[in-house]
Amino acid sequence: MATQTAAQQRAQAKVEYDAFLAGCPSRALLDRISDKWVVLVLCALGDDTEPSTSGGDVPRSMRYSQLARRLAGVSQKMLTQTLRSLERDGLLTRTVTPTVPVTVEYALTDLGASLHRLTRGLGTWAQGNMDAVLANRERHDAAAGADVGAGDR
Amino acid sequence: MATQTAAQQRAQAKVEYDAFLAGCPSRALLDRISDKWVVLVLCALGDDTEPSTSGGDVPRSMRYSQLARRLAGVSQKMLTQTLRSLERDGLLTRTVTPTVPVTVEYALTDLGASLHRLTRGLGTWAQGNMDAVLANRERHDAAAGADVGAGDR
DNA sequence: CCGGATCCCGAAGGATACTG
DNA sequence: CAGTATCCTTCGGGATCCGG
Repeated sequence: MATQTAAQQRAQAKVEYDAFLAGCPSRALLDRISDKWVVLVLCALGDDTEPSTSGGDVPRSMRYSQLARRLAGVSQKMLTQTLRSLERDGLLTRTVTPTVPVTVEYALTDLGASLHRLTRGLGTWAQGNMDAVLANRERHDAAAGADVGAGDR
Repeated sequence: MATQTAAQQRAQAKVEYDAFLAGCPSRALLDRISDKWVVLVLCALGDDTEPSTSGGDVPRSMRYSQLARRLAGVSQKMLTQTLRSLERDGLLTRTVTPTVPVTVEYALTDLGASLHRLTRGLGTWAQGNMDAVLANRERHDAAAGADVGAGDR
């Protein structure tokens, strides 16, 4: 009997989609979420500092300008485009409050939060393995330089 | 005393790098690994079918043409470029065997394998949540269409 | 002023042909 | 087989303008 939730069944072992196939919708979806701005937006919305005074994991919300500031270097065009795409896919909600200067809040949905757990891993991986990668690059570049020098003289 | 390995210390809690800062090297690294071809290459090299007759998790190796076939739709240019970049960063090894038609094998390093665990999550997430995303898109698009109709007449 | 749409341009990515 | 070289198309960034 099925003791699993629908979500568990979906997330597990179901292979009606194959992300390696060029024509498969899941391939397009993987392409979307494997995007630097998508990853950064999800990280920002999920990681948002303070653990909330109420103690829970209430879906955090950030304003457009907050996101723009946190994701240093993002263009408004890409930020808006990325947010719209994520909203359409149901990963986050967009709430417009018609205050004097209009206020727009973005927050992760449950689906978005589930993806955030993964993208967050990428962020911490990048920070945690930066030194190792840097060392590898140096060794690799030095070896390439040595190769060039070897033919010399 | 430190009971952690150097790798654990590195991967954990060290925040000398901040991926949100535009100028930080880890931001550039995050941008690189948040790339669709990088994710697919890592998935392909790590997931490679048979669990090996020797039973272990011996680093799998795939030939260039195998990868090209598995990652349906990739251009040689991007595949080569991606592989070179990953090699430079120490995520995979490139082994050239000067047989009659030259043979080039690619395999994950330990560092690459550690990242593979994360990218693999993205692949399974995409496949597992495809239905949910598709449903959200339909609702979103329908709502947008309704909005347009609402202003009508 | 905030949030975002638009236009223009340079850079990144794809298709194809050719080479060791 | 495993690339490199050459186009050419598309996408992303910067600046500017708009709606509230």
